[in-house]
Parts: sequence; structure tokens; C-alpha cells
Amino acid sequence: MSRRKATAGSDAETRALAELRHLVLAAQREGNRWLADELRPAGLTPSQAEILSVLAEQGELTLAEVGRLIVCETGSPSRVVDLLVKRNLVRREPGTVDRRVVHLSLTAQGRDLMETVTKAEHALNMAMLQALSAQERNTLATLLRRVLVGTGSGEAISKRYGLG
Amino acid sequence: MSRRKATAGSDAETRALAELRHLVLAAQREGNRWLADELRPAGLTPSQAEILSVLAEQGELTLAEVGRLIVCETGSPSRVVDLLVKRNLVRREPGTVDRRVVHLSLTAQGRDLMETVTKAEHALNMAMLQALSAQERNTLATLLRRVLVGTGSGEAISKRYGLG
DNA sequence: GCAGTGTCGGTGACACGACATCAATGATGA
DNA sequence: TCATCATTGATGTCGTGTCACCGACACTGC
Repeated sequence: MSRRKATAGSDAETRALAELRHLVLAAQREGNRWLADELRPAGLTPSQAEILSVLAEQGELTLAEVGRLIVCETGSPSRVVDLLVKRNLVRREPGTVDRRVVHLSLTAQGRDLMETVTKAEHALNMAMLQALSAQERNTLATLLRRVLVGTGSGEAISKRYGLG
Repeated sequence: MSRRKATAGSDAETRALAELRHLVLAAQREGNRWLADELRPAGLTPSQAEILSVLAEQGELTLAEVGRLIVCETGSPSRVVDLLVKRNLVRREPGTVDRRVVHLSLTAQGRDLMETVTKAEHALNMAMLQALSAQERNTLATLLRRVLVGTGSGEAISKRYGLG
């Protein structure tokens, strides 16, 4: 047929693309639910665990830096951090040299929780390990990376995992 | 090392799995933002468009049926539908034979909007068409389907697209 | 110094997503 | 028939994601 590079597409093609969109959506939702289940006993949500994770990895960060590292949230994650501060898991101290910024770091209590967080992520990892071989996981990652080229989230991920 | 099949995994492996989780998350977020941008002029959100889509595809459905077909939302999407009814895009009539159920269908106004919805989905499709070849898209779909085996979302998708 | 520009963090508004609970109704079986 | 159980849909609550907006502050060039 006279199908060209990036034009409309047949009905079947549209359908396949819609399925693909839904598959991505579904994978995210299922993963999030799984993670939420694992984290619930610790009183944490996936988003909160994300924040704790980057702080555990990178040490002290400003709010904007955290916002750029985590995939979630376009703006700055002020409110999620608020909850963590209230629960004494994260310390927030105003910057002295640049007085706009806020420096975030884990408290001792927050560091203690990291073990639980790691264990929860492990549960999700197991599911993926069982479903896909190492090579398939690599293929999946490569394709998704390709889809995300040129997006902010893509940048965030390659900054966090790339060339690592 | 005495590393076995589906046990803990090395540090590098854990890192790779975390990246994979984030890639899925990022793909979903970026897609959703893209779709939201396209739908905003029409005053629709991606979730709302989802509901309109299934109703356009399948005709009249009950709330529970819609809930099972769409990937989103674990319970029943009462509230999203509420908004659509208020905006006169969806008709909601109580069931007569089973008086618990509620029958949903598109209004003429809702059907008119479908063109816009289709066009918005198209925009997202284009992005995927440009990033991946047909074969790569197929691979991606296959792998994601595998990850979703045994999950509710997986069921929903194969019910909607499977054996089609 | 100073005006214009951009960045940082916070907040209000709105809609979702997930969970728990509830009343109404239907289905089942003693 | 009647008690029990399951399903449907609605609702309250909480946290999140997104956008728009704001004030505070830093930086740049003049």
C-alpha cells in the first residue's frame, strides 16, 4: 500500500497504537499498585518512597534538584516533601548562600525506613524478573528509552541512570 | 557468586530494574501530558476521553462494564462519568430489568466530540510512529503484555484488543 | 546601583486514583 | 419464604499530578 513514513495509518494500525498506549498505562498502574501494597505497612506511598530514595542515593539536594531527578511531577514536589518533613523522615533547611533554595536530607528515621523501601521495590523487581529474561528486559528498556528521547522525563532518567 | 534464578540480584541488576520501572512510569506520564495538551482545547481530560472512546466503540454499557473495559481506576468510574453527564456528553439512564445498574451512552454532543478525541490520540500515535518501527512497536507490546499477565489491567486490555 | 529576566519554592484549584464504606438490589439455597 | 451473600453504584477521604499564579530572590547587562 501507499503507506508512508508518519502519516495517518490504517484502522488496524491505530488500534495497535491505542493498545500500546494502554499497555504502558496498565504497566504503570499495576506497578504502582504493587508498590503501594508493599509500602502501605510502612505508611509510605510510592511517591514518598521515590523522594526518600533519591535523597538516600544523592545525599543533600534542593527541592528543585529532587524535582528534576524524580520522574514524577512537573513542578516542584513541595507537598510530598511537606508530609515527609511532618513525619520527621526528611530534614528541610533554608539555604544560606542562595536564600531561595531549600536543602533536603534524610533524618536518621528516614534512613531507617530505607530498608523497608528497598525491600518493597524488590517485590516489584521479582515480578519483572519472573516475567522477562535479562535480554528481554534490556530490549524493553531500550525501546522505552527511544520513545522518551527529547522529553523531560527521558532526561531525568538518563541523568539518574545513564552512563552510570 | 552463587546468584540463582529469581533471587535478589546484583546491585547493577537492581539498578537496571529500577530504571525499567522509571521508564514505564515516565512513558506513561509523558503520554498523558501529551494527550492532555491535545485534549485541553476540547475541555476534556485523558480519562474522560477514555470513557467516551469505549462508549463510542461499544455503544451502550453499564457503569461496571465501562469500569472493566477501561484500564484506569480499580472501582467504578462514577465520578468521571458524573462530569461527562453534567456536560451533556453522556446519557445515564437507570436500568429497568436490573435496577441496580445504570446504562451509559453517548449523547449527540458526545458523539460530535469523538472526532476531536480521535485527532488527539493521533497526535500521540505520531510520536510513537516516529520513535519506533512497526516491528519494534510489536516487540514492545509483546513484552508489556507479558509483564501484565495475570493482572486485572492485562485482562482488560486483552478483552478490549485481544483476538480482535 | 538598577531594571529586566529568570529561577526557586509555596499555594490554590481541579481532577484522578485508590481505598473503604454504604444502601439498594439481585441471586442463591435452606 | 426468608436469611445470606454478591454485585452495583455512590460517596467520603487521602494523596497525587498538573496547571496557574505569587512573592522572594539571584543574575545579567546597562
